[in-house]
Amino acid sequence: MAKPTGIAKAELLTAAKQCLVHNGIEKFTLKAVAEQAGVTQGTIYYHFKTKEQILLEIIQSICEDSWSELSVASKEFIQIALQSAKSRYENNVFYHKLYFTLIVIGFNNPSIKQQIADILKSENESLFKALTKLWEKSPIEGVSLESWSIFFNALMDGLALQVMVLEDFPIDQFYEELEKIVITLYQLGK
Amino acid sequence: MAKPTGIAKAELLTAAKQCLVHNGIEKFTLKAVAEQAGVTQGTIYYHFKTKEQILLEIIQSICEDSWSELSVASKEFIQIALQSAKSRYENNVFYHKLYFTLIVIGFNNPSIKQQIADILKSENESLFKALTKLWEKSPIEGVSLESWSIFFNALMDGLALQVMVLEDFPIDQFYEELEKIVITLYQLGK
Amino acid sequence: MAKPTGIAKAELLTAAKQCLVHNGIEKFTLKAVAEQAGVTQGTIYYHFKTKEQILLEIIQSICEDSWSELSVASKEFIQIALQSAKSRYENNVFYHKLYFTLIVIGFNNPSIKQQIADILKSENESLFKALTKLWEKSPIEGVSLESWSIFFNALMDGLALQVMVLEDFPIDQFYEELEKIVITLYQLGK
Amino acid sequence: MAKPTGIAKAELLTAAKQCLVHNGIEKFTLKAVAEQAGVTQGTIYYHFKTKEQILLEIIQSICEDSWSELSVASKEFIQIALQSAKSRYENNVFYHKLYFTLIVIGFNNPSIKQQIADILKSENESLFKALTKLWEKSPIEGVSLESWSIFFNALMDGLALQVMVLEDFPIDQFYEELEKIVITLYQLGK
DNA sequence: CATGAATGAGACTTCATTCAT
DNA sequence: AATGAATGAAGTCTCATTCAT
Repeated sequence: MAKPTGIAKAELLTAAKQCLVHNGIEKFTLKAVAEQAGVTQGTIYYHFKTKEQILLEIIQSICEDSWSELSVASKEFIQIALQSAKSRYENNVFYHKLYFTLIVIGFNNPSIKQQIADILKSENESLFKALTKLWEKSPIEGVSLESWSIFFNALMDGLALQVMVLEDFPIDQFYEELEKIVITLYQLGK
Repeated sequence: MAKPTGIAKAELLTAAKQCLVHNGIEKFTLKAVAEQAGVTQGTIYYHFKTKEQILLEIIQSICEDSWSELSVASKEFIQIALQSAKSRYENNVFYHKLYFTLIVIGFNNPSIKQQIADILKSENESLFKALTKLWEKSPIEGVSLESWSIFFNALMDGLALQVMVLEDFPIDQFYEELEKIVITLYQLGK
Repeated sequence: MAKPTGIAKAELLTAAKQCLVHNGIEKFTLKAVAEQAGVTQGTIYYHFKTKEQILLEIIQSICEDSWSELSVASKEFIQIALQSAKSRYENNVFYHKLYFTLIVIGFNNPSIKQQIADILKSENESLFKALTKLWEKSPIEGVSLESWSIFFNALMDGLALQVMVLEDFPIDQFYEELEKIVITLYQLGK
Repeated sequence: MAKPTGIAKAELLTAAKQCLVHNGIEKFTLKAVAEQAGVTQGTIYYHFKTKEQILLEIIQSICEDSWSELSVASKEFIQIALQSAKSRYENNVFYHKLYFTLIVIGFNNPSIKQQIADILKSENESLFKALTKLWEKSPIEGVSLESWSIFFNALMDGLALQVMVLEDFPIDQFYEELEKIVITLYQLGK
């Protein structure tokens, strides 16, 4: 006895994400979500109390995705990067557009901001664990592994941004170069 | 040819920026801009053809700011970073909120996206020039100075993001650590 | 023929009355009624054909209450007044809010208006019977006992109105004074 | 230079009152008001912040009417009654429907309730002044003139109610009888 | 230059009602 | 007998835009 409600809601959320990414915040309308999901606007309100609630549940679902994605990533750091590159940058401009859109919405929406903050922190922590396994200790004195993980996370986000804005951004090349940097730093630390 | 209108227009643009940052995209209303500027909505239409035109002119003004800011920055790279830190992160969360907001708007607005792309490119170039002066050559073989500049620019943006989302982000500490990294890499390259 | 449904229906009606009084006409929603009754909206439609049907049945139930209440009241007039005061004004602001609400709904709803009219008339008649027993004849020539009964009924309603609107209305005091008036008038008529 | 705005707003209020009376609370929609006034719904929102604001301003205008109406009425009490009868009951079922509708809305709306309370109190006071001139002292010991004025006000409202609900209510006849009562009571007091 | 008034399209939201289960 | 899901019409409200003054 599968829960039809749960499925329906998940489908609505998926439709909402697609709308948010394809139409942009300004055109993120409930009518558009309804059409995308193939239901009426009333149906949306049967499942979500308000429009903001949809945004919140979108983030929550991202949050869960993010957690699972990153918790798996306790192998080698470079693999994380490449894996991220593949799963998030190359294929998933979608994911990052959604992510940045929600960040910007969060600027003026405390609840959403909080959730984004949680995601960021958990990403930083995941990267920290990965770095610990990879490097054991920081290659540069005075720069903690925590800081390195924050830097790498920031770098990922910053690169994602350039990918999204610059049409012909050669992300693959940059990941190869990043790999070299990580390796060189590792050897520096020994 | 005195330009009294130009002045008024600049004030409207300032008001518009404040609205965009303080109200967020969703509540970026011409009524709000008018109130912020202390004029009526009609007045705005005397100066701007449409709402989108305001956004475009906002971005153009940022563009000019960005150029001037970065063209000055042809001294030492670390100083750039610290200067950026001071002028943009610490004091200017405002600037970065505006910047990221426009990026996200750009996701679904080609004209704005183009301008954002131009800004990004010119920032990359400015950083490249600065790095050239600072490092002369790349500290790691196989990683071009162009790539380093892109990495640093991405890092800046990514850190800015964390500053804006995480309330208690110790940005100062990170800049000190970044300085150490830059210096270490420099010595590595000699 | 047990009527389990009948009981359920009565409960729904009670819930509906509470909603109508506590939420007001404007928020008199089937969803609210359903929640109040602890059932789903669908259940309401099992028992009532439409929303208006609920209102009609509410009024019918009041009608029955009213009749029984007043038919008992064939003793002394003053006792009626005091009894009314106790059962309707002091404790039963609820009853009067419901009553006035339905009157106002009746302004634009012929079926309801008709029922309200019936209630009013039967109240007038009951008061007339009571007055007949109490006074035998009118204390003032040219003013029929029918008129007196209408006046007293109007007075009751008007006082109820003031009770409901004025927070600190000393209804008890007024009933004592009313009693004096009734007695004085009675002696006047002898 | 007449104020066109003021006039426009007054016209909107008039239209709103007509809607409220002719359509009833349940159908008191902004669309209806707009159509009645011959403007678009947007226009209404240019003049009134919300729908509730319209109701509040309706009451305020009634309040002003009521004050002026009653302050004039410092002549003879019976004339007040007749005058009221003429201006309010016979011709102005409209006025009373509006009045009772607002009272019922006030049951669940504190701001409106407060204004209704103010109106009631000022009516009571006006009647008290009129009674003082007419009777000088109370015809029945133990019943203050204040109480008499409240009773007469309640009586007026209660009769108005019967007029509105009972199609063939002979209000004229009742006013004549009321006049006899007032006169008889007056002589009783001498 | 600037404004106040007005507009109409479209946003979010509510709600009576229906229906398969 | 009851329910949960869905609907679509309609309601309140917002907003970019226009225009006479």
